[in-house]
Amino acid sequence: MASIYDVAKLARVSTATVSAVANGQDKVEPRTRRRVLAAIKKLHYQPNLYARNLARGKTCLLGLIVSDIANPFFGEVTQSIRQEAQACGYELSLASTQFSGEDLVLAVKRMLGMRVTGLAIMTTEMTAEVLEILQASKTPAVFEDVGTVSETISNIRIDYDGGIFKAVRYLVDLGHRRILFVRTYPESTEQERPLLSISLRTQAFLKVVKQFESSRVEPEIVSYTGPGPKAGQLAIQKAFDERKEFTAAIAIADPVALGVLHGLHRRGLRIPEDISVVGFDNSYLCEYLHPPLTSVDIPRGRLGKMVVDCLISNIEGKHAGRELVLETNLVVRESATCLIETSRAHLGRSGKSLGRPLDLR
Amino acid sequence: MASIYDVAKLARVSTATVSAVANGQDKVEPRTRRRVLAAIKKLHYQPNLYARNLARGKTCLLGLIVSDIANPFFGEVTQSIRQEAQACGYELSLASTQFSGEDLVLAVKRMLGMRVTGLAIMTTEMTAEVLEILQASKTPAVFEDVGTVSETISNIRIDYDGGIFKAVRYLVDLGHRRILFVRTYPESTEQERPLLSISLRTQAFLKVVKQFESSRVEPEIVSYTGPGPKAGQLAIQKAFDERKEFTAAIAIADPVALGVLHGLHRRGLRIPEDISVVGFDNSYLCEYLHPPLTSVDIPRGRLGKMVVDCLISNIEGKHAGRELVLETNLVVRESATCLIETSRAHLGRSGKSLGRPLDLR
DNA sequence: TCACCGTGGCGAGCATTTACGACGTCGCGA
DNA sequence: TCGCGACGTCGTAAATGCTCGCCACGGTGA
Repeated sequence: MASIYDVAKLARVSTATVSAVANGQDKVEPRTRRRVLAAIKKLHYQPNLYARNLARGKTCLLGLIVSDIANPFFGEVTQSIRQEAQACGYELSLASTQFSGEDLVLAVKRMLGMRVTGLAIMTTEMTAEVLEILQASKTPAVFEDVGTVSETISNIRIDYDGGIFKAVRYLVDLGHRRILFVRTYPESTEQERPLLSISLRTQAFLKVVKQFESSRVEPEIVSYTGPGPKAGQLAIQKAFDERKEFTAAIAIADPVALGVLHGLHRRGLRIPEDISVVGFDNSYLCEYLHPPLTSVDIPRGRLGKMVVDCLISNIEGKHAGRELVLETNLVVRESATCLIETSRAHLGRSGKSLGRPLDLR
Repeated sequence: MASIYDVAKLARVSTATVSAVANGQDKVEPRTRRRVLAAIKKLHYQPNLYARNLARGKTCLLGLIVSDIANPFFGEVTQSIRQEAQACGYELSLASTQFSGEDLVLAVKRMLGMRVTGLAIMTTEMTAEVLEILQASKTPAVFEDVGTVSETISNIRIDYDGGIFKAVRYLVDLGHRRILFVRTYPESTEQERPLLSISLRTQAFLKVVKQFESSRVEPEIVSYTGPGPKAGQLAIQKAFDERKEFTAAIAIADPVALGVLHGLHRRGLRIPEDISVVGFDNSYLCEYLHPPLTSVDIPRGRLGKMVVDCLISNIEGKHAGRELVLETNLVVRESATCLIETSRAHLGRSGKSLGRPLDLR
């Protein structure tokens, strides 16, 4: 590949001039500029980014680490972050950890090696080592859902409580009292390590249910390990095997909801007549499922913008160490309906009454 | 961030020694090594990748450009490529074009600026400029579905013909004669520019149908522009509006099939009893749809491995300029069934006979 | 004639790697 | 015991491609 010297020689100017032209500075005479441009085109010159960044001493590079790019949710968020970053004059470098703590450390080190000017970490896993490295490097960073903030680190908290509250209230208003929370863990998880978003969502569910104590809401939880849909299906099966009673289910994420729906269908249950289902993420497919899935929406576009804005203000040293909150909303579709007594039959369980349905106003 | 000088000073050695230690060379005395290691740890030293790559004159970096990372299919392929690359000692840099030709050019230039040692381009769009730049730079590359190969460029051709042949034969064996091909274009498409995978798949359909001439198969095609599922739904609506007759539909991609299914449901049609549907990509959700979607599978894992293998052999200069073929397979699930006369009624069209169903053996 | 401005060259970094060479130590043979 | 060569260890310096501050040069206007 041609270097700046080759271009300089061909255009009979110094490398400084080539550099000026390549960077669009206007202090070059038009005639000279044209000569240089011609040489650049002829040699298909592309400035070596390594040399450039080294010389400039800054990179205009943002890093993003996610748990799994194959997950459409992260795909969409990545997309939005990339656009937002580009609009602000930054490039984006992407890494994926496959839910592995070691891979996270590796990815962070690599990002620091690239001297990213800011780093966003949106993973379900997190380790003390990462925190330490990040603190030491003083690289501006943004976490998602990790509680910690510091001088250079901000945190974006997704308001799971709010979203789940809306979902539960909706279900309660529909008359549901026995609500199943379906939780899944990615396969490669070492169980002892807490997985942020998962435990946060679970805690939110438990906390919210407590708020509905007076309505006698009874929570149930099933867990299963594996890739989303499959684990969802198996989890719902397990719930039946364990004779859990429920008239509505909240899935921890949409892919999981997909499996739940499938498991329910396979069992001959109708949705929403027999069981109501609510998802989480409001992914693009919700609308096209059968029935269309009611789901808690995490606004990706807003998230992306928030991440980049936050990162940039951290970089510029103002407002660092904040905790921002991203609101969530329930998007109602057709996968939940009001509880009717007949539905009990389909569960094939004791006819024990759940109390009369609430006034649905 | 600490530089190699800081480490050298703290460990009272030269930078060359630090370099040797950091790169795991064994020509350093254990005592010295320990001192250096301690200094590295203390300062949280991370070698500057820009300086390193510049000095080394090579990058061990593979580039990957896709049309849309938010698309789960690309997400999964990316994942598999990344793993494969890592196994071969390469890093992966990712870019996404949003189906824009200009973005493609930008992305390619950026990759060349990073001096990737190999570049994989898996986009539906392609321009002559990209070809020219790539040829000139002599960077080893792999395309997907672009026909061209050259001294440094290989091509992986996905065997759409084979996959669609299997799909059509399957449908024909089930008695279907009027088959609708549902095609969608991404929004930002300038229509005049040919979109590779889309036109390839369409051509494959037409070619295959011709092979079934003797069975009196009659093809129909609808197109719509927009994001997959939505466009699929609208396309199927349009097909009815235009009074196209069909008993089975093949969607150009799974997200599109999702929309087709949805549109059909909304119209009160049952699947597969009234209309059979076949998707394309065999994405993870097929299995969990209602009904589970029969789809043509493009093996992602194999694709990833193929891309990396091909790239590496191009880099090593052997077997460059090849065209490889990736086979595709029909994964049969429950969204298609044999044609029964009653289904005609649901279309509300003329009772014109389609001839007797084939022997289904 | 002088000051100033527009233009473009010069050279010093930027952080790292690597070839090469210096230095010291050790062993072995005379 | 001395000397020489080999080897292990580490430092020196050049090289990588580019940017940017500074300066020189020539032309223009006052």
